[in-house]
Amino acid sequence: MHDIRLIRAEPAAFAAGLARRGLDPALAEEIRAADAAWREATAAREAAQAELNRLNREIGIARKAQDAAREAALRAEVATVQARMRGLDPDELRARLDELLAALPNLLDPDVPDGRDETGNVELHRSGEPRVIPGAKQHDELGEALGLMDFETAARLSGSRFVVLKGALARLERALGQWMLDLHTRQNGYTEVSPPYLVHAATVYGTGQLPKFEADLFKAGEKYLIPTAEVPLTNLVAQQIIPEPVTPLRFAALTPCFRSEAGAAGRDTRGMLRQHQFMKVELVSITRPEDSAAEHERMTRCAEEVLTALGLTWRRILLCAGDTGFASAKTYDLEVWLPGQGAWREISSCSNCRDFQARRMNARFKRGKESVFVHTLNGSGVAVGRALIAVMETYQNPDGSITVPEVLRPWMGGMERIGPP
RNA sequence: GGACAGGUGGCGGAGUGGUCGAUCGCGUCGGUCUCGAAAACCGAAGUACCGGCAACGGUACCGUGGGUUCGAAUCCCACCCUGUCCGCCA
Repeated sequence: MHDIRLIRAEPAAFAAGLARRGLDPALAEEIRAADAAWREATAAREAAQAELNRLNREIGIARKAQDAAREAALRAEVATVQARMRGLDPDELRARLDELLAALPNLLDPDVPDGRDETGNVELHRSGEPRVIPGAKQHDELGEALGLMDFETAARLSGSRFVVLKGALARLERALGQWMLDLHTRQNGYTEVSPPYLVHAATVYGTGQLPKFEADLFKAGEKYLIPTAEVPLTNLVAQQIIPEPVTPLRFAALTPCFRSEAGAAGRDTRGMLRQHQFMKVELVSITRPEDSAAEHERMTRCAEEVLTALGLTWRRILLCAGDTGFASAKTYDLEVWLPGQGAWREISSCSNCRDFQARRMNARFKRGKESVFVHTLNGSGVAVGRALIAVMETYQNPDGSITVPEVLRPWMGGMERIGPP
């Protein structure tokens, strides 16, 4: 959500920001007009209301004095003012303005390169080089051959885009999640959180998935299943005025994520790359405005640490204007090399949302007499389902078994290799 | 799910139709007193929005949304939330 006062003050800069996002700059004029209409109606109604308040007070006095003539005269005046007030509906005008504002994405950081789609993204650095493993198989082929990954049964239970993991692969998923969460909570200063997986609309609105992206969400009754733990974790400070976060508040959670993947029909239908349900470790930071840029770098390094420790090949991408998410001002994606698929795939996304989400959820801190909107950041640390894929494809052996990465063995009961049961 | 009881300012707690944004207490902040502190006393303090360079003025806010009324914290309706008991349950 944008500050309408900033838009008023800097309409040209705002229009330019919209253009970078590929939006029609005429939208800026539409917003300006909606704002002017609302303010005009507000001023008129408040003036009329002030008049009414004064008259009502006098009626009270007249009644006490038992002055019936005066009371009747005042009542007549009230009727006039009330007639004047009819037809003024600033609330409706404000709702229209808010609707326009709520649909606007965040303004982009100057660092963000121009570009319409992922081809405009910029690789910043990489760790390791893509390896070609002769005869490399994809994770689903490996998993099914091991008898530990079952898409057919999942489809029978739930439909497409679900999977049943068994035995050592089920355990590997659990090990990855536990290990990552332990890493961030024990070494990277994050506080472990176990949040609700069902939240109400206002919560999803706060992080920006609503109202624009309702189609991507699953709904249970009136509540929404979280598409990422970013939603409940960021909203921990919603509607709050917290003490000044001199050091950032850092939250981490391991949760399932639920996504309808409405726009992804026919994409990544094979394997468990794109599922309706997957596990993810999410990192969220709440900072002061002046700290968010540094925290963004730190958070991204925390995610990279996971990939490095797993011995995966990865690279950091700076997303361009067209690829940066709705709520984000600047996003780094981490992509991991999948030897089986022979492709880079996103495994983490770290975003600085600045005060965009904070405005939507009214999250502030006190600095002197001022209430200042916090900055919010979120990043995957990392997606467990995709980490599982990357580990399987990277550590596959010619006989179809999978070597367990060193760091995960303590979480695997010492298991070194996943073979057929 | 059922039955009661509640939701008022940072907290506690008054207020059942008219100068109520709201008595009072605690806590907070400033001052007097003190070598300093405590106590006591005096005083100040809510949030948001609109207009204004500002001083300041206006409006709204007593869980949320409607309604009745010239006028609602107060009356009516719906909803949400909390507590207690019962039922069910991991």
